[in-house]
Amino acid sequence: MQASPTRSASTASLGSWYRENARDLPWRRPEFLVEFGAWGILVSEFMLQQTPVARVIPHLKAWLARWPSPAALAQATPAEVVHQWANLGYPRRALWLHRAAQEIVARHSGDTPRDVPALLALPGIGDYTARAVAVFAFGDRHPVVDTNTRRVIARAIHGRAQPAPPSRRDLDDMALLLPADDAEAAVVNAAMMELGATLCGARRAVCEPCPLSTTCAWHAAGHPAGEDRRRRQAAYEGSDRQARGGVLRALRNAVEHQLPAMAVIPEWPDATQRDRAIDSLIADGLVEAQDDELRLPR
DNA sequence: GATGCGTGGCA
DNA sequence: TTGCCAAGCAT
Repeated sequence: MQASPTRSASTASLGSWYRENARDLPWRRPEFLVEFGAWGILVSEFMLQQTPVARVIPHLKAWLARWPSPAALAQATPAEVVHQWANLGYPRRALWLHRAAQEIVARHSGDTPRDVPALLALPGIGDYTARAVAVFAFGDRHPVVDTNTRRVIARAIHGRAQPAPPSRRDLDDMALLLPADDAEAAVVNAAMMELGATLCGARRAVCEPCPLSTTCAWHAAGHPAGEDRRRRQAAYEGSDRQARGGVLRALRNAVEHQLPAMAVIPEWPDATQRDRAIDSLIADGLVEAQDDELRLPR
């Protein structure tokens, strides 16, 4: 399917809206790319995977101050990396980022790759992150689809309140919205994400200032609730994830206070669950067992 | 395609 | 308070 006049009009208004309304975020500033290059974008995208923007910003600055290049991070130990990750959540991302840095050094001469297949081959990088780096760091033309983009497409294009579960077809939907020019396509990618993050929210949509409101299928239909096929998040209280988080928090705390790990492992109501959490952390490489003692991995 | 995987703010 | 939500990825 080729570009329709209606769609062209929509994306054109998106670009001007973005240039006037985009938030001033660190990784969008020209000096950020000058100082840290594509590596800075890659690190920001790792941290932004499922972690809110406001929590990422201070951690990103500290991380890049300590490890401003893939070569610098590649020389760190897993323990340093997991500790620096702190409370960002999903700490396996820290290990993946560390391994990605080592592979960039080993296989790409320390330069963050530009090609999507090369990016996809790095640990912790999937369809979203690979294209986000290629587009926002290198200016190439690819569809970038995250949870915000999916929601905006579901509403503006398909007239549904909520997107269907993530699918590779989402990339095709987004590709159809991209203008031919590389730089403009990057702006449209960013604008769709920005719309979902600001006006077109999961809980609430503010349509009056939206550049897509005049062509939005969901708006035209009167905001029907529709079917919600989103995956429900499992309860966190009392979960294995909470137990893993408690153990890892204790190990980070042990490092900071130079205490033996077992002295700071919190009492856990369910010892079986605590041991299962420790075993799974060891299996993930996030924790190391040595002489009946636990520690962050060397 | 469905699950497991952290953490904290907000309604 | 409880549940929802957040620039996803690997298996």
